[in-house]
Amino acid sequence: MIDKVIIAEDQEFANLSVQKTMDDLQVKQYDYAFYCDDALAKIKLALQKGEPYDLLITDLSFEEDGTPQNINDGIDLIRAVRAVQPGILILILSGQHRPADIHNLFENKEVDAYVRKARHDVKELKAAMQALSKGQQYYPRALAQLVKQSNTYEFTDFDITIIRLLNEGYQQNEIPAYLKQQHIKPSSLSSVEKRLSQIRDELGFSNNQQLMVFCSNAGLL
Amino acid sequence: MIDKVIIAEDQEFANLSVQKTMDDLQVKQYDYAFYCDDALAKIKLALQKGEPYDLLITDLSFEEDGTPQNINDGIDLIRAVRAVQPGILILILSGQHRPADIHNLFENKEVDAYVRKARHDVKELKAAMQALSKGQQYYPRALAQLVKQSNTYEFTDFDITIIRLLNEGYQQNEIPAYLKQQHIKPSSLSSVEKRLSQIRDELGFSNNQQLMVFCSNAGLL
DNA sequence: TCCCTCGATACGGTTTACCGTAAAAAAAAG
DNA sequence: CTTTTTTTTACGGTAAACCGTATCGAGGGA
Repeated sequence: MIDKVIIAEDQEFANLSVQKTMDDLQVKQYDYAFYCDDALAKIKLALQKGEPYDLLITDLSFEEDGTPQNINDGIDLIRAVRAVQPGILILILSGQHRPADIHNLFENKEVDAYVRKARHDVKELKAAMQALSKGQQYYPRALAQLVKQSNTYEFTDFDITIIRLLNEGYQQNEIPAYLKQQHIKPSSLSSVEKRLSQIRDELGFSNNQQLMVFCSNAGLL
Repeated sequence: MIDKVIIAEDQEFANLSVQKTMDDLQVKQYDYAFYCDDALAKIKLALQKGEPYDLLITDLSFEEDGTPQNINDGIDLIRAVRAVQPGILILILSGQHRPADIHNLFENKEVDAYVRKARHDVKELKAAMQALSKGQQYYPRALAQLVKQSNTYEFTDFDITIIRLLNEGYQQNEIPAYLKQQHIKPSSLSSVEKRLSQIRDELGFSNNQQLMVFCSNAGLL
């Protein structure tokens, strides 16, 4: 059973509603935090006391607001939490499409459930909680389609490197020098060109600009 | 006074919390909708009955979920509502930074208040409601800074048009034909090139890819 | 009316990106 | 160790983007 829950969510609106959902589901004890650091501290403290949380519900993107924080991102929080309490269940509650990110997190078994802030998110959260309490994952099938649609192409580290370089203002013929300097394996201009061409092809783009915007939206930059 | 409110927000979590805030503020009557079309219909009906809404609280981005809708975007909803009930107060409740969009909406007096879904959004919403009931606008000063930061460069309609075309896969030499067809004033390839070059220059970019990513992040696409 | 100014356009040259092919190198298979 | 396959690289031609300059044309002022 899921008796003890910690909610990490900076939007007060969402945080409140999740709390209310916990009430509805008769979760015995739940706490909440508006900052990643705060959530992590509570998880550590509970662990020390021998009363660990069963489940972390967290957003992916946290706003910076001037208060300096060590962790400012849901994915970083997840990794930090897994480091101190590997067995904790983790549910992502995210507003933005980040199919690529989500998919990776599931593939690496870093998370157990995903609920998108959208039309029927309350119902979704309840369904996810039920699945988790049965020991199942909760991975909406809509997401699988989305991953297929938007991420037919699997980006390699090499891809991401050159895309980042382009985004930093490098031109293609400057990239080989950089790659050689960093001892990255394929380093010829030809390889760079070929790779870009292939990616554009598979994603159906006619120029690099579209590709860059796509990568930007997918959170690769 | 603000006695009658309609909430257009597709995220159930946010929608519920806004309703709760209305309770807290002792708003006499409020309704809610998860779709733009539904919100507009309710506004029209209330108007016919002679009991119009005082305030529309709306998100900017609405998710498509298969149910076919006429309006699928907060900005379109705002314009449609203003067309039938020009005097209604409008408050935007948005999750994403869209400083450019928001700024424009205020400049054109299309909206009266803006609250960002973020750390203290409940408090913000209450403050905004109070300002509105006094006949004031609610434009967080943080936003003014953001607009300055992220929008040093003032994009013209022309700029946005060509940037959108590029993002759709047009190449530069195809753009003049499109511009002529749409009877847009400067339409030569030379003008397009010159404009892009100028923008890149002012923003310090060395290629169009960076520019596109920038515009994407600024919410111009 | 003429002249001036400014923006739009046309044009030419240069650079960069794009795309195919073939050679070379590396990895895998036998 | 040799052969086969795959990957990387080199090269060359074409197309697109980039950039400067010169011409054209509309609007404003004298």
